[in-house]
Amino acid sequence: MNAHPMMLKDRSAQPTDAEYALIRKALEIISGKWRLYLILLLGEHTLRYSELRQRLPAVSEKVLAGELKALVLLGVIRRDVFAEMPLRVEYTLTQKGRLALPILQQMPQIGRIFNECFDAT
Amino acid sequence: MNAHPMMLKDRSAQPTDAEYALIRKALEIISGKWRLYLILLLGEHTLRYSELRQRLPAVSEKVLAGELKALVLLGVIRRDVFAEMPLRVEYTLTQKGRLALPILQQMPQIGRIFNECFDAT
DNA sequence: CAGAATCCATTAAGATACTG
DNA sequence: CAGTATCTTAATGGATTCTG
Repeated sequence: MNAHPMMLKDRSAQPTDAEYALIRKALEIISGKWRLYLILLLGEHTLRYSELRQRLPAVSEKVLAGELKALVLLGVIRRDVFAEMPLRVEYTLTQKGRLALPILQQMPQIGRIFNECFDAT
Repeated sequence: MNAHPMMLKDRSAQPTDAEYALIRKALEIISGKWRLYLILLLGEHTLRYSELRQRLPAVSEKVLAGELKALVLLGVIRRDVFAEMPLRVEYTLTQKGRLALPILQQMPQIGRIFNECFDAT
């Protein structure tokens, strides 16, 4: 809309903190409504596109395809195309993805802690 | 506390999966640009509002105050007001927050994994 | 000091229809 | 089968000003 090149501020570099940069990267991996769920699903076994769609009934084509593409770009998952008929495309965790998996598998435990009802001091 | 799957009816509850619900709750705790960072900061020591602001130079009043309020509501942190002059308000991790901390402290490691440059198979 | 209120910009998410 | 393309809406982020 209003293009004012002079107004560009580097807002993303504020904390100038290595620790913060790592946190941002980690959040980029798991944030969004489906990324972490996709990673955990693919942590169990390789799945093809249609299988993923069945396991995430609420997600639209655009969002699922977009999230998968983002995860490929981030190096979390790998996309393998098999030139068969009909076409088969499979998604698998990369080495990095498998390395991160043990930590990410603890995330549901976080949810469990905050669903519990005990003294909140 | 567990909802009956049949009662889940709106679009936000589609997977009807207990595991997915835990993931959503976990993401609610740490998502957003500052929540995880705030939790990790407060994991080191109690801080007052102005101290938090200094450690997050890029964040606006509205966002910081809003995120702190959300974290209090979620039961992650506690807000203590001291009727001094000038006013003092301190934020501290709750018991749940301290319980979740060891897992959340691993998150920067996720960032580290995906910043590394090694074979992405 | 520690925020609340207001207004605007940016981004994410979703429905639907269509394609190699 | 495995996605794109397009459009629309919802959510989030941020600057600025004001207050007990």
